[in-house]
Amino acid sequence: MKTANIEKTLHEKGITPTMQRRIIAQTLFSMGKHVGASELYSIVRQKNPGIGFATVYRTLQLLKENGLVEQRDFGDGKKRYERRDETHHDHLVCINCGKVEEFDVPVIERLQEEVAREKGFNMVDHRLELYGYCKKCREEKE
Amino acid sequence: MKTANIEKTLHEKGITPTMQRRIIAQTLFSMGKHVGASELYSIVRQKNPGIGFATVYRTLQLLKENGLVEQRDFGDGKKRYERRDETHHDHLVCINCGKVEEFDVPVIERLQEEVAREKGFNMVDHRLELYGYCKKCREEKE
DNA sequence: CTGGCCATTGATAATGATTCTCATTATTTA
DNA sequence: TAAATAATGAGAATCATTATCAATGGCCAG
Repeated sequence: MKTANIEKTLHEKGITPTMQRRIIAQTLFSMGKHVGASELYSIVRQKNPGIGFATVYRTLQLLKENGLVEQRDFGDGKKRYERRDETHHDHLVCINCGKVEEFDVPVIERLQEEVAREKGFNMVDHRLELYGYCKKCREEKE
Repeated sequence: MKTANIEKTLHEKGITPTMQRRIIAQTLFSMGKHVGASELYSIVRQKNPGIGFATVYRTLQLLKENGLVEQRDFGDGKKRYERRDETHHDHLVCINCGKVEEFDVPVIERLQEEVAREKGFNMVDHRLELYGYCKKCREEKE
């Protein structure tokens, strides 16, 4: 994402643009998917060593609240962040090497909606993760 | 679960039966689903104030490794435990009151298997959670 | 432009869940 | 029963995350 667009995106959401926020958002957006806070922090620090850990967390929170970032949790004790994308996707996680692949099955989504409705829930989010061994790890085990 | 059965279950798995483990396992099994470690600890303490927190965690780990207990994570920062049941189920979580309901949709399970196979994964576990507002919380909001 | 106010920041302390350490105690084994 | 081994309790340590608070910065009124 180009710098100008980040500026615009922040403005549209009414977020006061500061140097830190610009750097953090831009860095995250350039890092792809499933980025941990400490991982993001270490890259941000390379660009500006003065930025603190708290600011990274605060900014992630802010971007999340404003719908620019999604937070994920694969149950390994730390949250992951990624730019929110219009296209929804679920995850396939390799429990050996940690590789994460994405997938999307509209039929599953529809079935989920149906279950929620049956149970009287107003579903606002969901989470589907498949855990297993990827092809590469299976082959290397032999 | 009766005391005698717990004794037997531990023996079958080759777990050294100690007073602490008997109390912890029995308490957990009597508490139902989605029990947090500290919640379990506080009940265990009522039965035997001498038991330490570390032992609760160690025992949960042990029971999990031996397939007697399942660990869950709903992304709220703490792990939940429950007796492992032959029947699989997924979860519907109310993000307002925390209520957890269970459900099972075999079709979804099959579709998951299919996705994993397509991607070359050997799936060993999965996790599906729907988040939303339960009926009661929706009504109270008005 | 310029002082001042309020939002933001950085450093660090605090928190909460979980794990580790190690001396003590219980269990098993010979 | 005695020695060897495993388990325990108390509290320290860890790890990710959040809160605190004084210092700083951006931005509007004059």
